[in-house]
Amino acid sequence: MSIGDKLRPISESFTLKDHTFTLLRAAILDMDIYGPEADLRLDERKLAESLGISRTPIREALARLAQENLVQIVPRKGVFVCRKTREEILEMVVTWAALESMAARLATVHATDADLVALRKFAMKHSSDAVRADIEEYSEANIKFHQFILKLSGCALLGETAESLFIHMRAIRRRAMGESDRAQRSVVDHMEIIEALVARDADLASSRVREHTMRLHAHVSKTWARLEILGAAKSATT
Amino acid sequence: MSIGDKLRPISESFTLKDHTFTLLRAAILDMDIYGPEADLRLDERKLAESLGISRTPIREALARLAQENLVQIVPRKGVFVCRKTREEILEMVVTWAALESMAARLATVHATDADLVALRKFAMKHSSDAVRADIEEYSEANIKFHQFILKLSGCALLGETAESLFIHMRAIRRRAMGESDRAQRSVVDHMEIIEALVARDADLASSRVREHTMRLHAHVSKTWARLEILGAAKSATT
DNA sequence: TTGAGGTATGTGGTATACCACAAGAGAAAA
DNA sequence: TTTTCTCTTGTGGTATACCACATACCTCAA
Repeated sequence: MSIGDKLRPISESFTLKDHTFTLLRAAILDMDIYGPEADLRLDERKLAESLGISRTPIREALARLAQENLVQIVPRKGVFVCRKTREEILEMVVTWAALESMAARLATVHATDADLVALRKFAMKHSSDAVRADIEEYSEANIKFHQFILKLSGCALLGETAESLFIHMRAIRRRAMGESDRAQRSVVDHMEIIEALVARDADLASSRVREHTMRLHAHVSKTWARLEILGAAKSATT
Repeated sequence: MSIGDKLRPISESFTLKDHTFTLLRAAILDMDIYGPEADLRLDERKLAESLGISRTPIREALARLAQENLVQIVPRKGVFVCRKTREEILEMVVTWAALESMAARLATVHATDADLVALRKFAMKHSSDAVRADIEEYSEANIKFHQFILKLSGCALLGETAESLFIHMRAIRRRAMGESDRAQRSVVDHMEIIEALVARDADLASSRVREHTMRLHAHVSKTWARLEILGAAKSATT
């Protein structure tokens, strides 16, 4: 065996720009940007120093993040992580509902029986998390369930578009989601969605997904104000 | 009146980067990227020279365009305008259908009677274009009609997301759309959609929009192959 | 004390120089 | 003639230097 067989190509076309983009994106999503203490400012030079690279690849990564609406670049002022307003969150949920209900419709045509068995199995496995009020765990499984449906649609773009919404939602989720009664209801909803898919009833599957997601919409709509007041109160005491 | 009243703020926070982004984007969309002769290569240095600026703002603009999937940056190779495959186009149409059918649903709730009167008026005005087989004109009005519905949803994100799809579709439209019989059918569809909106029937409006858009899907699905063969034949003769 | 104006500093914006890699042209060897 | 190798050239990638502007602080006069 020659040495060549042992050598895999170096991650071809690796660029600092792309790597930085991925890194910053993950870092931003990991931030608690809705905390009143959150430092939303990003300093190009500090980032450059931390990563041990020059500003150039960082600036290109930031340009891409800005295009994704994750940060806002204000000339001569600074780069800031974008907070989402309640209205923007609500619109994201609506758009998500639009995408996923179409995905469910398509899934009734494209998904194989085996796919649906797998989906049911997955949902069953995690339903106990909801009962145990293991919110963090269930919340993750919940997202996976929805991604599963998007995948079963056979339309990758639906999933990708929804993914760019999920990304923003994850930060919210930590603050807004996860109350035990909602989780219980969610489990029931999921089962009903699966039933509709198995029955290959496009209209039913589509509307059940939509209504399920719109319940989240109603929930956020009700509770967001409370969360904001909470945030304001917290920052007032510091 | 003081001098201050006469002075408007200078185009605040103008940057070459943003301007270049807008310029390049418009230029790319204006290209006939599906022509067999199309030059898909973008040269940073040539662009810089043409615009009389340095490569830096151009590179940041390109980074944003890449994020929008309008161009692909291949390290050490070049920057290339992205052609869309048939499958990608079809997925865009599906996603568009998802967004607009949700928009129609919301419009049955949010649109005022005056809005719907305006929509009908608009559709009526341009229906004659279809009859006259004035395809170019009608095609533009057609897009406006759909944007109108997205706007009536009251959810800006639905419109924005759809817009990023429309952008890619415009280039396609020049090659794939516009046959008189389709235009005729389109006019009828539009009127039926308006009826459903006026009746405030969410399910009906939603499904009519979806089916209307999916007819485009079927049409592209059928005719795209012909267009590709056409393109290949053309390039073979040159 | 207070306000206006100047100044120091820090930010992102831009230009430029140089690098590594890819690709093709050309020369040299088979 | 064919093949291989080298070298030239051109690409995007990166680092760096410098710029204009925004801001906060400081000074000094009223």
